[in-house]
Amino acid sequence: MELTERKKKILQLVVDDYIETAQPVSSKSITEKYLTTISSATVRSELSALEELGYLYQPHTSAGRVPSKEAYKLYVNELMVKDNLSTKELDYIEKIFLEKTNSVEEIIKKTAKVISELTQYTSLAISSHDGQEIIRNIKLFRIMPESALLVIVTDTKLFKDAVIELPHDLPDDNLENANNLLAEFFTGKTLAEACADNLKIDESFAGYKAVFSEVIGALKEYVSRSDEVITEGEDKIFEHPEYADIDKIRDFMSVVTKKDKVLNLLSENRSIKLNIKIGAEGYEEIPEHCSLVTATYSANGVDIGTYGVIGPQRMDYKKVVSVLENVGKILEAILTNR
Amino acid sequence: MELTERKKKILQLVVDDYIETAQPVSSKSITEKYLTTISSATVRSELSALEELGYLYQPHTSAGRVPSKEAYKLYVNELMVKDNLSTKELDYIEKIFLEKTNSVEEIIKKTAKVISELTQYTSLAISSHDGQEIIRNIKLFRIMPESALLVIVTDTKLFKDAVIELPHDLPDDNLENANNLLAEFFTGKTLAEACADNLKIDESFAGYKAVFSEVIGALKEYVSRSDEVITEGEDKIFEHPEYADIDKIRDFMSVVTKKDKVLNLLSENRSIKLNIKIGAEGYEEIPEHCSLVTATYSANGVDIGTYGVIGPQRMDYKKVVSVLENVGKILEAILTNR
DNA sequence: TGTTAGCAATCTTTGGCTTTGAGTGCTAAC
DNA sequence: GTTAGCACTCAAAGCCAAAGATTGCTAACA
Repeated sequence: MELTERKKKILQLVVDDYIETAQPVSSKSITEKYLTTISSATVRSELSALEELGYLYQPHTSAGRVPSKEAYKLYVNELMVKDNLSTKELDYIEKIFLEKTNSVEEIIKKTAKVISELTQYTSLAISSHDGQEIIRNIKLFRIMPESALLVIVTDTKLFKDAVIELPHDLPDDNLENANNLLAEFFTGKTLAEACADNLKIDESFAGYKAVFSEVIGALKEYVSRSDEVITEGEDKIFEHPEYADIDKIRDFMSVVTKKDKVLNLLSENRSIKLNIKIGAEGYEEIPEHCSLVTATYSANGVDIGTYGVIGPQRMDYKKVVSVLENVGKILEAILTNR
Repeated sequence: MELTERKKKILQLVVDDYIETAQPVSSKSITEKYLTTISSATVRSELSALEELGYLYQPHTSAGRVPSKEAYKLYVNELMVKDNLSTKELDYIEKIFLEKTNSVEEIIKKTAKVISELTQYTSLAISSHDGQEIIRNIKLFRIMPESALLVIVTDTKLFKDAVIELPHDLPDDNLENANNLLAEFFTGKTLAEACADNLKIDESFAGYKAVFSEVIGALKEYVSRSDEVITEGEDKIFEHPEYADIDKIRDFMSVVTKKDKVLNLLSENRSIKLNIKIGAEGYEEIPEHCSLVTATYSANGVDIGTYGVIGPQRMDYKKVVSVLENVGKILEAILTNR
C-alpha cells in the first residue's frame, strides 16, 4: 500500500493533535478541526490504512488512534513543520548568554536551564571535548604542602581546574620552575596533543618528570571524562498526563537523577549534531515510553557541550528541535565572537 | 490524663511498628508481636486513651492506629532507641572519607552520597561557613586579559575559587605585586575578618584598590552564600508505599529538584547541630507529609557543611539520627586530624 | 472507484450495589 | 483494672448495568 499525500497529511494531523491533547485522535475530530471538506468515514478508512501500515494503533477497539514509534520517526524526518521561536524567546536566550560566563560549569548550567525553561521538558547536559581546544595558559598553584591546583585556560576562554599531587617536599622555587616549563611546553598545543602518549619529555624536564606526568594525567582525565553532568527541570515530567502512572515517573526519575546514566546517554551522541531517539532504541538507560533529543554545540570548531531534552514519546518535537537549534546558534555566535 | 509508662511503651511500639510496616497498627498485632501477656482489649483501651491525648488517630473507624505528628515528636525526643550502626557500615564511612578529598565540593558530594546510601532516603547538602576559617593562601591567576581566578585555601585544607574582574589592562608585573599584597594582607585572617566592612586599606595598596574590592566582594559572596547544593538519592522516595500517590511524589520532587529551595531549607538550620522537623512546621518548602532531619558538621571549630535527610513523616528516625551522628563523628575526626 | 450516511458492535468508564473482612467500642463478668 | 464476647462501622473488592465514544461494515451514491 502506498503512502499517499493525503495519508501523510492525515498522519501529520494525528501526530500534531495527539502531541497537543494526549488523547487518542478520532476520525470525527480530524474532520471537525482540520479537514472539514471530507467526511469522517473517509478519514476512517485512511486511518485504518495507516494502522495497517504500522503508523497508528488503537488502545482499544472503541478508541481513536495513537501514533506508533514509526509514526513519530516519519513525523520528525518528514512531516513536522518546525516552530519559529517568538522574538521574546529569542531575546531571552540572548540576554542569558550575554551575561559574563567564564567557567565550563557555568555555561553548561545556564544552557541547561534555558533549554528546560523554553521547552518545558527536563534538560540534560554534559561538558564535552574533542580535544581540539588550544591551551592558552596553564599553571600550578600550591594549595597544600603536597598538592596543587592545576588551572587550564583554553581558547574557548573557559577554564577548568583539577587538583594534582606534588612530589614530596617540592620547594616553591621548583614549583615556579615547573610552571615555567609547563607554560613553555603546553601553551599553543591542543588538549589532544598535550596528552598524546608519544609526547617527548625533554631532558631538561627530567627533574619535573613526576609533575609532568601528574599534569598529563589530569589533562587526560579532563579530555576523556565529563565530570559535569547537569539536569534541569526534572519535575516538568509531572505536567504530562501520561505520567500520571507512578511506575513511569519512577522509570523516568531513575534515569534523570543518576549522573552516570545521564553521562552515558549524552556521551553516546556526543559526536552527533542533532539526534532524535524515540523510545529506548536499544539504550537501556532510556525508558521505552520516553524520547530523547540531543544536540552538540561548538565554538571555533571546538565542542563545548552536549545537551538533551528527555520527555514523553509524545514530545513536542517541533518546539524542542527549534529551541535546541536556536540556543545552539546564539551560544555559538557569542562564544565564537568574544 | 496521665501518660503512664505502659502508655509510653505502647506508643513506642505503635510508632516502631508503623515505621516498619507502613500499615495502621491494630491492638491485635501489638499483643501478638510484642506484649503477649496482656489482652488486645486492654491495649485497645490504652490506644483509645492515647488517641484522646492526641498521639494517635484512625484513618477510619475500622482501622488500626497511626501516629500523629505529636507522637513522632515525643518518639524522637524520648521514646526511640538509637540504632547502632554495624561495623560494616562504620567501615564503609571511614573508607569513603579516608580517600583524598581537597575541594569543598567533593566533601559535600561524598557526604551526601554516604548519608543517602546508608539511610536509604534522599539526602541534601550545602557547604556552610561561619567565617571562622583562617586564610592560609590566597592568589590571583589570570585567565583572560581582564579577569582572574581567585583561589583561596583555608585551614580546613579545602580550597574554593571564584572568577573576578581585573582593572583594564593590568600588566602581569602588577598582578604579581597585587598577589604579594593580597598574601601579606589576608593570610592569617579569618574569612569574617577579611570581609569586615571596616577593613583599613592601607596607603600602599592604593594602586590596587579596585583589585582588593573585587577580592573582598568574592570573599563576601563566598561567606554569605552556599553555591554548592547537592541532592542524592532523589528516587529513594519511590520505595515508600505512602508515596504511591502521584501528588505526594510531585510535592516531594518539586522541593528536592530545586536548588534554591534546598538551600533555603538547610540554611535556616545551619546553626543547629541536630534538628528534626516533622511535617511542614511552618516551612513552606517542606510538604506536610514529609520530615526533615538536618545536621551541621564542623572541624577545628569551623563549620564545613549542613546535611539533611528528607523523607516521609514515617521516617526511620533512629536509623537516620544514628547515621548522621556517625558520619559527622568520622568526618570531623578525619578533617581535624590532617 | 472513491466517498458517504447509517447503524450495529465493541469496549472503556462511571456509578451503584453487595459482600467480605478487619478492627474497633462497648458491655458485662471476672 | 482486665478480659471475652459481640454488635457496629467502614474500606476494599467484585459485580453489574448504563452511558458514551468510536469504530468497521454495508449499501447507496457521485
